[in-house]
Amino acid sequence: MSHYVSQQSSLCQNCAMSGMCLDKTAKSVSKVRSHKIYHKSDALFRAGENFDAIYILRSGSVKSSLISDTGQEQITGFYFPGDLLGLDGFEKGVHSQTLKFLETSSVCRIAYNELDNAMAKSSSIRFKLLQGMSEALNVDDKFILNSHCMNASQKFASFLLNLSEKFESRGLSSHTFDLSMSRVDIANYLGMAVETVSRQLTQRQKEQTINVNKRRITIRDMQCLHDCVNGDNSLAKQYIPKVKVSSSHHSSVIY
Amino acid sequence: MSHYVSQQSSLCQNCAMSGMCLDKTAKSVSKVRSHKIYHKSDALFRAGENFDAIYILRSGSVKSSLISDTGQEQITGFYFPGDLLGLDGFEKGVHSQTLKFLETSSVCRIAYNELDNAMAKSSSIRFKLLQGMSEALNVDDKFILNSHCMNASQKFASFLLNLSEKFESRGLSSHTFDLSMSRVDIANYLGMAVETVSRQLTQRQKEQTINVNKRRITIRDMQCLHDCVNGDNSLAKQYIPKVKVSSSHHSSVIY
DNA sequence: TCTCAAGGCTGATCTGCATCAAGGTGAGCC
DNA sequence: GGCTCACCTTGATGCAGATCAGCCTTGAGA
Repeated sequence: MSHYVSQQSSLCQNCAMSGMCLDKTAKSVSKVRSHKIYHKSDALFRAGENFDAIYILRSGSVKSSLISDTGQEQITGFYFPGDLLGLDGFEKGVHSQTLKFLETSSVCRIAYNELDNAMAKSSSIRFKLLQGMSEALNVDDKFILNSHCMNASQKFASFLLNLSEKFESRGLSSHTFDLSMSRVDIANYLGMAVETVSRQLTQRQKEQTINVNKRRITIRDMQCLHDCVNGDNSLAKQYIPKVKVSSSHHSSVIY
Repeated sequence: MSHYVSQQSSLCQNCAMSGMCLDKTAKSVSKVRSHKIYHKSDALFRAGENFDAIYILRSGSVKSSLISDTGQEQITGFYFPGDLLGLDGFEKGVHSQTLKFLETSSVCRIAYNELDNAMAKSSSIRFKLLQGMSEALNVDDKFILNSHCMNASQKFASFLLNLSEKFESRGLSSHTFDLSMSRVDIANYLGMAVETVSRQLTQRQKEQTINVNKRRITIRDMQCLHDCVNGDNSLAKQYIPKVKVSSSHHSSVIY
């Protein structure tokens, strides 16, 4: 049984799962759950550990990674406040990913049985969870798309724009932000060499598209980044097989 | 309101969502839902269409794809009987993917409100759905891992082994099977050129690892494929940064 | 029987980026 | 101060696989 601390933080306001913390019977009193603080390079959980809860990131940032048979680490995502963590565990009751914090962060834990009870009662909680998982799925698929269709410049520009959007949606500056992950992490995530990431940073800075100071990025020409993603700006031209419009559509025979 | 046809097919036996079709009050009578047949290159749904149901593939095979801004198609997955389809739609209430059949296939449709009702009542249905989505997520992440760590030979061998496992788990031969997708589809999915796929097929056949006859594949040396995935067999050597074992672990301060 | 398009195979060439090598910077610590 | 280590940058070189070009096979339809 978990104990609730009767103090609600402003960080809870935008939480997708806030419905779980609000006590609907006592209208003014809200149940608030305990929060845990982690520090840089701590693990929230590791691959192979039992799954018994999902988490919501309240502040800070995390990376998720898989380890290949050969011992290589592959970062599969970066997460920011409001994001759901631990969704990989439902499949086997065991985590397949390892989650490591990139900086001092705070998370909110929701035990599975607690979640299941809430789902039984509330259609909106059911939907929120499915929506969260669906979003994670779509992010992954989009990433695969980019991974296969883009060259290094495009991937890197796309990465910066994604970060920019994430910060903006969280009420932070879309133009100036600090990278909480290292160049090595970025390279790993994007599937390229560190040297390539480094060269991208230098190149984009020379063009005045961005400004780089250690881990602080300032975007000076947002449009240029968008153009770069679309390949307008880069040297890269690719063979682009246009998608054929198939005539058959929603054919059907019921039996 | 949907009408149920009082005929249950053997295809329903292994369905993850069979709990939805069994009427638990009347123990011997089972509710069976309508099934729809589609043909090769029909679309189950297209990106942009409203989401109002998920589907279970009963027979045949499907590919899911995204279209990039530049009109490029990226195949994000192949699906086989028993797989859940349409999970991408929860996020925005609109499908982000397009699903096209690779051959004559049959699907079972579960409307969202019907699913939601079932989830309200049954913990096992809730779990099955979360499990299905979690699996999809893990498959994607594993794919990203492979995509970034493997060379063409490894990816292709891995692709064959994945298919082999899928067929085996469905009671079919793990050694001999027909590819329902074209070489172009395989190449697109794996993020390589068609020519590379073609060369892989030829090369693996020359080595006697597999036998190729049009779209019929016979695996003659399963172990060799596994070795290939692990890089033993391929020429490719890569820089492998071993994962550091961090000393800090599950640190915690509650506040 | 001929035509044509879709799908597939193979050899030659080119290039984006990984890899290798080496040097720079700054924080923490003795 | 000076040492070490983690992290980052830059230049030179090589190669896996994309791209290009051309040909073969198959099957549908006239």
